[in-house]
Amino acid sequence: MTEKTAPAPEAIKAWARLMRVSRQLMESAEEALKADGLPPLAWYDVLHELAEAGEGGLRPFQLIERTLFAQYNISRLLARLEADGQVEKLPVADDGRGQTIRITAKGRGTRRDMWAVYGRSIAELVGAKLSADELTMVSALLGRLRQPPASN
Amino acid sequence: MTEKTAPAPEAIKAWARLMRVSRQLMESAEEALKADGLPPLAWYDVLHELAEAGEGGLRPFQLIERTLFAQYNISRLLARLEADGQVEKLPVADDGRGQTIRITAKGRGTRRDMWAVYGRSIAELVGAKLSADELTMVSALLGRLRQPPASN
DNA sequence: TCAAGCTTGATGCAGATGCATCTATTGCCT
DNA sequence: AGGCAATAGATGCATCTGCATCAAGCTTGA
Repeated sequence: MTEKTAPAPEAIKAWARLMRVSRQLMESAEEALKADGLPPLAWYDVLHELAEAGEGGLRPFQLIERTLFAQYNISRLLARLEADGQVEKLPVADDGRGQTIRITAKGRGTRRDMWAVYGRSIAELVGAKLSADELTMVSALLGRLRQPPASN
Repeated sequence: MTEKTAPAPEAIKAWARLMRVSRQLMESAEEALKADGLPPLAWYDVLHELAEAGEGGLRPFQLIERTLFAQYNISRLLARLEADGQVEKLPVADDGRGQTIRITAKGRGTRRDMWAVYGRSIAELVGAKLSADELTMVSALLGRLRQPPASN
């Protein structure tokens, strides 16, 4: 709670745990997907947003806002997803620069398959280790660490 | 706390927060280093371990245990660090395969410079946002999510 | 109305990562 | 000893990321 420039020991410890645990868990989840021959987590993030967006789809810049991928990253990720038939790019009527990305039926299927594995990972790695109250507490505390915008 | 395969909503939320916040914070810290013309965080992790190890240095496989870098990752990272004079590789007497990595004076300097910026990031990004008690709580809760080994 | 500047999205290039595999050495087991 | 497996570390190759920059389309203001 101080404003000194040197971090308190508790802050250092919390930081270290945060970085280490998040990386570990991410890797575990990624590994589980790979073991089932499924695409990487990044695909899930995008397919999830697009599935929620529905038939209207989303513009790439909206995906950038919702996920925290960089612009060039989304650009190429979408190219890969399109090449694989998971999404389709539609021209947008009132803006000749833009495009609307819509998830395809195949994309919805992929998303569902991934969730079966990803969701299980979350249940095992987090859900099984802390109680509901503790999980809520974690969310609340981490929520206070978010950078400016955000809502998720 | 259940063992069903579908994760509880609290678990999903906590997972999402964890992934998002950790990435954001990591990026902020990384950005701060870059803005000061300093090397990436990965360098800090290794230099930190080596600095703690002292004159005796560490074997690459020990670094792999302490950090969570992959073997090939450490191998190339050390090559870069050595090329930049931050560490030196010494042959090891009783094992012809191995080598001992020791931090150089320059490496210690780099580590110190990086800490000035990195430590400030930690103070600002977490130290200033939660109380000492809350930070301790975060560490404790995250600690329960660690995968098998670990101690940090 | 048209030039200057902003926004949207793509891309060339350098560097980093992931994967599989390779070499060298050591340790073990018979 | 002699061979076989395990360990330590490096590396070729494909992919991915990060950075800078680009082209195309839009918007604004004089």
